Amino acid sequence: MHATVRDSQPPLTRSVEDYLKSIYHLTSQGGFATTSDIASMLEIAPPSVSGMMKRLSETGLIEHVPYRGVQLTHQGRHAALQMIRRHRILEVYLTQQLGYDWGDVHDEAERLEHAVSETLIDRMADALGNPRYDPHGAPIPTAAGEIEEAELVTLADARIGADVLLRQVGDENPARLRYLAEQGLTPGTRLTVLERQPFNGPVTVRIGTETRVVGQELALLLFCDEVAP
Amino acid sequence: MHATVRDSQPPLTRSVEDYLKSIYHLTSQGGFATTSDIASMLEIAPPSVSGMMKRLSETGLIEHVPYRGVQLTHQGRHAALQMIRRHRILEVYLTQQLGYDWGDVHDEAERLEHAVSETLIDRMADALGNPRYDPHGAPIPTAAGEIEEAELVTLADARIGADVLLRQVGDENPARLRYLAEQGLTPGTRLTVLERQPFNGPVTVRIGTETRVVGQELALLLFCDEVAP
DNA sequence: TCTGATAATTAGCTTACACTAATTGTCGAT
DNA sequence: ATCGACAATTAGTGTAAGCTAATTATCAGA
Repeated sequence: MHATVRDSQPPLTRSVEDYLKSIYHLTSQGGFATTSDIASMLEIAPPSVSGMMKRLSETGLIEHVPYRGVQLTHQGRHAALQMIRRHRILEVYLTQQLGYDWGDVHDEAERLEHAVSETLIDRMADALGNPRYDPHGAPIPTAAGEIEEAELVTLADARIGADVLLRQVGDENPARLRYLAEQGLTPGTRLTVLERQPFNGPVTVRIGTETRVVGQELALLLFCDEVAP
Repeated sequence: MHATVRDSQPPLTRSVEDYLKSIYHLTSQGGFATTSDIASMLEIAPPSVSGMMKRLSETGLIEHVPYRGVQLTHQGRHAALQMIRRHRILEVYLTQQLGYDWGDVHDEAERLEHAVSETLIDRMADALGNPRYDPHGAPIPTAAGEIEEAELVTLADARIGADVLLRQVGDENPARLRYLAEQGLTPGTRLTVLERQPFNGPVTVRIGTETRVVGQELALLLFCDEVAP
């Protein structure tokens, strides 16, 4: 980054910030984000996405290969990670400091992330002791734009007999999250994978002394890490 | 308010919220808000205001008398007070809970007020013990939309010899606010008006055992209440 | 009563960002 | 090698909200 990089380009609009976040999530496993994936994630029509892709690639935030999809540039990735940092710090703040349920923080953070200043986020992070994970276990990018990448396995794929640590819940549906919390299935919980029914059937796990049966749909949202027994 | 009032009208846009707030402030002493006053308060061109006035009066948020000005309807006033409530609670929250300087809260609150939910504001208000005044001494409307109206006098108009309580600072300029705080001129401060120089000259006041000279420009921003000696 | 200054409004554009309908590109299956 | 399905794009519209330039009201002072 030399002095030749012109800074003070116009601030990103709300829409642009949302597009960048979506593209980040869709490409986090590598590859391209397609027009229709972005459209359905943002709940808008595909032609709207095509139009925006044109603008974003002109601004240098994404690389667009027509009829293939898009990827973030360095600049775009950085902007996306800033938004994700804001979002996740807000989520932690709302749960820890304002008594929000972990199922209710997503929507609130989704609106606030576009309005908070960098200063406010830093102050919230400080007040929280610079947390590294959000309430759902997702890693929080640093102010510099670095994010932890963990190799996790969903409970639906975990090895039978393994002892696993539930690290992250990949969902934001309030009702499902509430149910999971009731079942004791929150990040940090240690469990043993007892058995799995065939044909995408439920997984039986032991949590402490109790036994629970977790359906496929939910099991796919529970990201785990195998640990020593 | 009967059942015939159709609720769930589309949520107000950011712009509309800003217009309503401006009109509220411009008409708080009664009378009409003129197109050019609104324009200069929002830093936009007068024709933009004319256009918006048309829309807002069609929506029933304001009463527009062409070439005269506008006033808020009940509905508009209620919406404006909600925004002011949000703004002021945010200001208190930022200073009390996140260590903001009273000069820096305005801009942050200005952006956040459009993004926070009613729930969040209520939780913040609870966490703060339902404060009645913001950091500048301005009254905070209740959730129901009631606001305290006080009869205050600026320090520039205060009676010579009077003991006054500094209630409210009508400014949002960070540098000026910082200066005022250094001078000990914050809401709640008690002072005695010693003398005033002619031709809009400075006012001399005693704060505790110290004496300060306050220029006309600042004196006009300091709203006071005469109290028993 | 008239008139000029000023304020307000109308007319006509622009940009951002959505939409639907029509068109074009890609790719797998025959 | 071609075709059809589906994805992507282009074309054309609409709405919110800003702008400048041109026009019209209002009102105070001569």
